[in-house]
Amino acid sequence: MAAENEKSRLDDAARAGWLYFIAGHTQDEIAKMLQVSRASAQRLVSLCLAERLITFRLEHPIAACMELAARLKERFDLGHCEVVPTDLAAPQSNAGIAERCANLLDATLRSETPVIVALGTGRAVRAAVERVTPIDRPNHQIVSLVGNISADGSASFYDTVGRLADRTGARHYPMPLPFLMSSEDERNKMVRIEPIAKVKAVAAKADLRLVGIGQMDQKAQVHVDGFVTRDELFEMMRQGAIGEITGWAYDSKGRLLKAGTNKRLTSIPPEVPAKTTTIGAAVGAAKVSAIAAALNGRLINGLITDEATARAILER
Amino acid sequence: MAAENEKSRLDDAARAGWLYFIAGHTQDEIAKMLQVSRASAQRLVSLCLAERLITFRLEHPIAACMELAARLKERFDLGHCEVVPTDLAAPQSNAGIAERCANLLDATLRSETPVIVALGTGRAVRAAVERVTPIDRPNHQIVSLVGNISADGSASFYDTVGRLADRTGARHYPMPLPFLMSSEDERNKMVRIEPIAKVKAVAAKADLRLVGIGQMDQKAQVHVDGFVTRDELFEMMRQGAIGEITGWAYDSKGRLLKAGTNKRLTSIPPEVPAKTTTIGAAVGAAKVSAIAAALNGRLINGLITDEATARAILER
DNA sequence: CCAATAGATGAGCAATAGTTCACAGAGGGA
DNA sequence: TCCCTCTGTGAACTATTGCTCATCTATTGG
Repeated sequence: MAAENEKSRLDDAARAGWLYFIAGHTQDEIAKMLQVSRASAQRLVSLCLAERLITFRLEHPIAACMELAARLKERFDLGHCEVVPTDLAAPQSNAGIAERCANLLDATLRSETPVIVALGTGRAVRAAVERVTPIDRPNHQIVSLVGNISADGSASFYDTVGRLADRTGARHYPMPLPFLMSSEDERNKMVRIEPIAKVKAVAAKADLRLVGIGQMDQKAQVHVDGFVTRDELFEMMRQGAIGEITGWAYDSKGRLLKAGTNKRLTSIPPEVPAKTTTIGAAVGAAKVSAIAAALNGRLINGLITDEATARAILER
Repeated sequence: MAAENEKSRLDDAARAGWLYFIAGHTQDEIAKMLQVSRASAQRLVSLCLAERLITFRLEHPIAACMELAARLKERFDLGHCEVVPTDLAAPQSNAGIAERCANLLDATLRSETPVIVALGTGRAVRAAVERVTPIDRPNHQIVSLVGNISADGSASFYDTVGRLADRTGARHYPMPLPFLMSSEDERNKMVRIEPIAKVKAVAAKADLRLVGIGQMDQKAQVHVDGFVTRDELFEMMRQGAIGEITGWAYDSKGRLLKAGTNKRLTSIPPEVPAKTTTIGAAVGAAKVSAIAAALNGRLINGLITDEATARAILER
């Protein structure tokens, strides 16, 4: 076909696209105007799209978030990804992602058929649970991925499982163990006892795992909260630890370390690569490396973060 | 409703719009993603449009033309308006509009039910006729709005009616009169004689009138072609003539003059305001005033022009 | 000049989108 | 507190769009 006809076809496509998207006519009307069949009008509109004669511009902060989410999803092969606008007044605030996590939990728990939700550590997870809409789902199960007895023997501040169970009437399985045991042997013994094995079995069948992501630096949450000592933290950092999920420390490639606190950790180990829906939730410049490593190591297959963090992850 | 919810609704609208227009999901998919009913997803997409959160941009020269055409249509209440890209290599070229006029004629003549097409003067009209696709329509009628005997007594170069009849097999009604008679009385006598009255009657029932628009300046086509003398032209200009359609001169408000050559003109007078489809075809900076006046005076209710001319008309 | 072939076309059907309606819940005023 | 209004909702229906397939039409190569 001659170049002139080709051009004329594109002209028509542009005309059709204009009439369709900008003037808001139906394809039937356009067909009449351009003196072609409706099928052809439809093809012209398609062509206009295919040739990128027309572009869409979304003038809204959300647009950038959607774009970033799509790129993260593509780049790390994620099943789920949400990016919320960064709260400029409080850039490290997890309010935004907590709201989205709560939404995710709501959606999951709304199901009439029984579902199992497993929860990890993290302030965002905690905040999300607080925002979950109460709903009566006695057949659901909520299971903890981490020991909820803190170093001093009291039930941990992070009793997210109990809170979520309150709001849903679901059966819940807290993990009645300290975060760390005193030795690898003891850990191995404890995780074999009946109540713990049961928790592990339920967790293995979880439909959704929602976990926080912690960075391993001097301000590491596991240390701040008193779960690991300064020395233990530094030892892990020496071993290359850059982040942790449910206490499991991993290096910059997202490989779980086989040393230090990881040997005494009672938390249920992550599935690698993550196969069941495992959503990480975290924001903040300090966590960028940790999040990126977790994504690369496929410790998680979903992410909820904010715009600034998402951008930083992609720009690494 | 609280401002916060309002904002959140717009956020969702933006999300929905993004997913719909940019990611290309169906509203059903979006409904599932956003955890709302499909109907609500549709409302969000509508809202996104209504709030102008999303805009369309057509990256094609045609876009500007469509835009101009829409504005002209709106501003002058036109039934039909087409704007073609200006040929930068030949800005006064009427090739573009001739093609569109031909297309319009094709479309009109394609009809199986008999139609009557009336033709005026003008190079664009002439060129359009040459481009009409031959088609056999013996029941159509082609009628001339202007006398086709030029000053020297020969058949005019502008025998468009004959040409178009050749291509369609339609009956045709040339107007066997000189362009101008020698006096008003003579003109009034001539237009009453049977063959002329017949042409006039056919023309009155025309489904489409396609006319050129001439400017009344020193390069006026009616003068260049020898239909009016220099003195006659100047006299009309003194009377305020700014343009002419089928020889009928009008002033800057589009009012037909009741003086000079208009009194001796044999052309069928325009219907004012134009009620049957009357399309003016003209391009060029020199014609801008004439076209604008014709539009304002409602001597025409349709226009085919080019981008540069359209822009100039709107900017007056 | 003819056959092969790629691309275009329109009919008809399946999928998707838009609209209407009745209703439910939130919020505000008497 | 009660009622009213107003917004938002989903169901159901209708309109529009997208797609497939059989057919047709140009163009190119032999």
